[in-house]
Amino acid sequence: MTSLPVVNQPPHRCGALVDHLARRLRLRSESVLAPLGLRPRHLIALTVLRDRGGSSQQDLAKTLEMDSTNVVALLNELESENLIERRRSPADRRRHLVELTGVGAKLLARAEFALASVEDEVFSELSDDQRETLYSLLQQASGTTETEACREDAVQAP
Amino acid sequence: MTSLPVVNQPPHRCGALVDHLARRLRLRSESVLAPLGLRPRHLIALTVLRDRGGSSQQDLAKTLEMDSTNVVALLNELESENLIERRRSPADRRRHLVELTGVGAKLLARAEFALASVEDEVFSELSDDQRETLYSLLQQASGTTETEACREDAVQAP
DNA sequence: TAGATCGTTGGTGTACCGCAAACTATTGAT
DNA sequence: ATCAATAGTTTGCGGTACACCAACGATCTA
Repeated sequence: MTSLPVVNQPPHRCGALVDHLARRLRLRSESVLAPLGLRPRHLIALTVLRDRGGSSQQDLAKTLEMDSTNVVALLNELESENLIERRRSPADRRRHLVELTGVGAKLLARAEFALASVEDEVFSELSDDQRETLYSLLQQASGTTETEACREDAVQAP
Repeated sequence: MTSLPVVNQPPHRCGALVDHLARRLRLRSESVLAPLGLRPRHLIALTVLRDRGGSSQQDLAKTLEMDSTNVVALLNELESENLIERRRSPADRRRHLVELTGVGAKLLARAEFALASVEDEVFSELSDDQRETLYSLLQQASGTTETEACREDAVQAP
């Protein structure tokens, strides 16, 4: 029969675990980030922007899988704090090129530093090596491998 | 000096990545789980219950890091579908021992099966080996290693 | 008996977020 | 030049998730 028992090797599902871990991280992160005027969602956006070095808002919405209207609101908050910058694309002046500012990069670094203790707590069961492994797996999975693209016209702006 | 420069090796922070991945998983999971009458939060609870084989509601709230009043609501939903069972602890009749029913275990398995495609998509960048590694890291991190405890009186119920 | 604990209910407030409609600025095609 | 399509923006609606508070009954402990 074609029907293999399926039960053979129940491939482990990470879904619930990721969700669970994310929740624990988020709960703790909120209180740590609050003094910096950031919320978890900001962190993700800033991280993505840093990792890919700029993006159109539409691309950002796609990456974050957020509704574009909410991306606008999110960016408004970040821009009002001078953490990001919206610049018109010279190639297509309808587009906004969103980039991290120096202030934004610095605050992101500070935030990550502040979050160290949170991660230490949540990932206390993991060794440094394991955390690094975890990081690279997550990085790879999230496709933020920064291979190419995202770069067509985000470079020159003298 | 005790003060190492700190800047030496910026240890990678998984926080934002976990959050990001969790979001992507959740978005896709919702539509897959809906036909089964489940939502992501249910999945986590069911998974925890299966992994530790029963728990008091208070312990559950602690594990899920949810407010206990919200746990009640969550369990109400699950119980009304006969996915879990509340039994009074013989040792302390104030306690409810929450356990997965056969129906619940079966539905959980079905849900996980249905979620396979979602995980395949979200983790498409990872090989099977890498996913297994990821799973064990997450499992370890979440402390669901089921070493001991949780067991004091959840065993006997003839 | 008194006080603490577990679960339960109900209500409040907040944050997140998708969706829809309407608008501007800009592009590209005719 | 005109017109449709696109990127971004604003406003508002609705729904979910969730923490927090107060109050209550049942039960355990002292």
